[in-house]
Amino acid sequence: MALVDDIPGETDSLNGRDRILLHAAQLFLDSGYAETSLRTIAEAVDMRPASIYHHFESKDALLAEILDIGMQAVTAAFDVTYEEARNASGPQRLAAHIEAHLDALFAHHAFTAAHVTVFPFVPTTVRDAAIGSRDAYEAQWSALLADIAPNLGENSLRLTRLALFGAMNSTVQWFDPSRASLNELSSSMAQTFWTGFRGD
Amino acid sequence: MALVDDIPGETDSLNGRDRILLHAAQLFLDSGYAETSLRTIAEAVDMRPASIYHHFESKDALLAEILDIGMQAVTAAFDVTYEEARNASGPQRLAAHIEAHLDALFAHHAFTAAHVTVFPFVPTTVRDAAIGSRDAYEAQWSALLADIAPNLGENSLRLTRLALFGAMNSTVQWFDPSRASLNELSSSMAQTFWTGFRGD
DNA sequence: TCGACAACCTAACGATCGTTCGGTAGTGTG
DNA sequence: CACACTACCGAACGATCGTTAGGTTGTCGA
Repeated sequence: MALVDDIPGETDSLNGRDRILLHAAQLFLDSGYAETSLRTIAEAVDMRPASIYHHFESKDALLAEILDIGMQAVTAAFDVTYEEARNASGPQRLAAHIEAHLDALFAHHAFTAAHVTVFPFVPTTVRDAAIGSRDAYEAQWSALLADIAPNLGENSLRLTRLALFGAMNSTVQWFDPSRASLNELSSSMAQTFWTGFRGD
Repeated sequence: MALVDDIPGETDSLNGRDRILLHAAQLFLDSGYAETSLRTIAEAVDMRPASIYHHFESKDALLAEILDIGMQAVTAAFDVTYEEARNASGPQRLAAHIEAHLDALFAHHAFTAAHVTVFPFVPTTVRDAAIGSRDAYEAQWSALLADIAPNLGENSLRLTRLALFGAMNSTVQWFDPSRASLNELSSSMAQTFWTGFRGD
């Protein structure tokens, strides 16, 4: 998990493989998967296109690894928070997990955001490779929400989970953590989903 | 607005231009813009690639028109609902507009969903052409929410609006109106955002 | 010192892309 | 009947794509 702990700006200290992963993820996020050519990626990491094939089997394999890194990041954040907040109150647990998800989302932005924006259009083979860990993460959230709100039925629990995911994941498209507080975003969203829009 | 009122299955009755629009929108939604070639679109409408240029200046122009149709659909739905629910209570107005947005989203699914999934990666010129009507629609919602919840500050109003948009628009990626009630979805989401997750 | 290996390179392959050019068939109007 | 016009088509253009084959360079353990 060394790669995903790196911050932008010091990518030159990374080895070639990790620099490819980081810049490719950023380019896929900015421009899309099909829209980003291997020549563009190679230019970003100051290599020639053929060199990428020394580190990755194909462009699809590169994407698959990027998606995998992103899912590992959010899953790890969930697991840590689950233990930490296990005995807290319902609204506290919800807030803690929303914050953990958003923190992970922006700490490893290029890798996680790719799941949100790029995933709908990835080639079938790549999707099949990534769908397992995605479903597992969703299942973790389902269990959590069922714990927190035992009064809700199965169907509305599913709708609420998907609405929450939609709200949280959309942040990668409009929230800028350098201009506003990620902490404020988390607590605002936690309150919106717990007490509702009227805000009492 | 004749085109967007058509339902899938009777596309053969459409003229060539509208058939191209409908099938191209569906293909862009299914596979992405860059991933969908003009040859694929031509095949879907039983034409040859060159024939598309009789109706549209370029692939980009085709996409721009698809996005424009989508925005017209949701904007028209908003305007109608705004007049109808103008004097209703806050939660009733919110519920009415959420339902109107979701109804429009799925009534013209291929055209509106393209805004959600394809838009982040469209060419710059197409984005610039579409950004105006998108901003205008966002502004309409901002004014509505400020009306409904005058107690909320500007910042949390913005966050709530974006969370609501994220939740509503994500539905195009997981909700199937042929398997579940669009009405139930709307009221569930309205309740989630008004009274919150705890559901009282 | 030498050979193996990792990390990269140049050059090119066939495939596919958006697009254009120069047509043709059918229809309706004068 | 001639003419214009709409709606299409066949064939091809140059550009770009992912990918591959066959080098070169530097490092490092034996």
